[in-house]
Amino acid sequence: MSNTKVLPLLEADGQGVVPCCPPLTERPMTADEAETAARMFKALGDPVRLRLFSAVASHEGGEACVCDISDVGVSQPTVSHHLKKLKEAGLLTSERRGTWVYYRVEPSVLAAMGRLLVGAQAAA
Amino acid sequence: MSNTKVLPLLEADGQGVVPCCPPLTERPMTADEAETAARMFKALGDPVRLRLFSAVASHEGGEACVCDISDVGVSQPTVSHHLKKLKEAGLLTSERRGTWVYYRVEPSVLAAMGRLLVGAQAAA
DNA sequence: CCGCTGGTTCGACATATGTCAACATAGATG
DNA sequence: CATCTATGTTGACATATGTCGAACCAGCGG
Repeated sequence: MSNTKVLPLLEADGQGVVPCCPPLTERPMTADEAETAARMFKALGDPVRLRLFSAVASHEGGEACVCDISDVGVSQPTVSHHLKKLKEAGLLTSERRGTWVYYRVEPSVLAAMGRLLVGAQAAA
Repeated sequence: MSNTKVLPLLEADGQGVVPCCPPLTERPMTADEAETAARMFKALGDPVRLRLFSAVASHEGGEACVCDISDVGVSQPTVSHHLKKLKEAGLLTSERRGTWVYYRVEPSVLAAMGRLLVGAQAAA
């Protein structure tokens, strides 16, 4: 049960995903919408997680082995802990391939968060 | 010293502001960049704050009186506390006009955060 | 000047969070 | 199987965070 989890900000709709919420500027968010969206912002609200996320996102092919990105100044268990958080927030997925575990970003989530901030734009 | 504070994600450059960091996907963020950007994400990482922010951002003219937005299910001191946090994060500015205090969004900050997520796009 | 209404600040407190060391697990390799 | 490397999980702990009630400050209307 690693990647089977539902992505908080998005909801599967058969073959794709749809954003959870309208742009912040469109109308006041409801409590539920805020709850959902805040989970993602919160996940990126830690410097270490942000670096990890950026490292994965900017890595070749949008995926990276833990061993490639764990140089962020905290202990290995802490890295693991943060990666888990990012996964739970729906920002990353992980897959084990042999010895190493690879994390990759969910591109549509990035686009959805972007839309949340700046409104409708070319994305996804 | 209410609005004189420097905006974390942006830096004044004479007449405008420039983004603090490149898009997340461009390259791994440095520790400093992450520290800066995480502050903003963190500010939006609470449901109540997100609702307050959205309420201000979606309000007419991009500004709202506290009295207009304080219906988010927490006590009034808590609202004030969260608005302060948003202000400290550089997402809002406040101004007192007579009896009421008005909060408004910093539009360029929204655009900057959007760019951080989705890369260079039509913004601002 | 007094009280009223809108907002902020303070103090207290329960809970969440980030961190590490120690232990556990998964493959690879001898 | 023994063991080594790469990751994840657990338990403990210090600190940060969200929340409230009470006290406090700012205009406004008598």
